[in-house]
Amino acid sequence: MPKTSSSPFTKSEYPDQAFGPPLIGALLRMPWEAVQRRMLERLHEQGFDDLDAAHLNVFQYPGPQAAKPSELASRLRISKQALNYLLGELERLGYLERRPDPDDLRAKRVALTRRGTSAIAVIRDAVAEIETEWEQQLGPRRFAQLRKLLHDLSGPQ
Amino acid sequence: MPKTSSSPFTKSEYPDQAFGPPLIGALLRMPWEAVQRRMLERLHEQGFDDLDAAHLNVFQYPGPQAAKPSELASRLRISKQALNYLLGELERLGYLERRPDPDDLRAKRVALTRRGTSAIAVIRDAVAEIETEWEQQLGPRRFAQLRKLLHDLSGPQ
DNA sequence: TGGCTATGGTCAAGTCACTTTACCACTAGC
DNA sequence: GCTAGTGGTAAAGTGACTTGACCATAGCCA
Repeated sequence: MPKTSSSPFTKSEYPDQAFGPPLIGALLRMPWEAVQRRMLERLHEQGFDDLDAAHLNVFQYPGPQAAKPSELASRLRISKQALNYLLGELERLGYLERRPDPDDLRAKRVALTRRGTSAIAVIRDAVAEIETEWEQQLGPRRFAQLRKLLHDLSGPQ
Repeated sequence: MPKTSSSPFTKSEYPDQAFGPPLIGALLRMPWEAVQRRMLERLHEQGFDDLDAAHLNVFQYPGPQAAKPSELASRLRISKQALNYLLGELERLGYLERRPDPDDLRAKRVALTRRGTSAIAVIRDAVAEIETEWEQQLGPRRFAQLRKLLHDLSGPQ
């Protein structure tokens, strides 16, 4: 089952038809999925081909650096066992380490390795890349508006 | 492991810290996840508690009605076997049926049942609800701008 | 027409990112 | 110093996926 990895998303896949126009749900989902695919694509191209979507969640903003596993788990809304499984993978692959928390003998803290930091840099570059494309598509002024609106949506509350 | 299902997303979870500001990736992801959670929440409240996030994917815009399974699979970027598994579940739960395609003896077509149509209505209502909240938060003019920008982002190309 | 490739779907087996349950180690509050 | 709460781990099970193999029909072109 080959993935026809063409452009991030195409109009033809989601036509406005008798169904009515896409709701805000779809309008958010489609570009977000495009970003996700781009991140994975660039990571795989640049030597981080042992990462997949599940690992990517751990690297999500604002990243796992110095976080406690249980804190990360609740941030990602998964059980701490599930998160610990992912951390184990990422540790085995050399992206991070789990170190004892000096202030709490029960706890651990995630420490990114150099490889982990590099992966995050690739992720950020991938997002920056797609931002540039969207900026060209919408024009700089409107793209800045979009970012501001999304920021204001997430910010308060 | 209780889910502390509070507000859709909170600033405190994703502070702007030394990490730099959130990129467009996070800014899209957070509200999209909020929409997802709201959809599931409303579905479960209103009697569709046998649906989960995986099933929800099948109902994604523009919905499975009259679609061929293989078409749906490529739209969702999963294998047709995986999609067929989900369709089997949804058929068993009474949300849809797989009927032979009159124009192609190999193919099938998805037909939503009344229950399936009701579920989609609940989903649309849930999204409309969160749209209203965001409209109040941003103001009607800015919310309209946001929708337009997202639409223009998805539309061309 | 007849054969060849492409397309749509299914069966079977395996994988892995999760969940639930149970438990241990340490912390913090009185 | 108890005791309730928090952080982490172990073990077992689940289900949404994958790959590989296969069959049936469609569509094309010699």
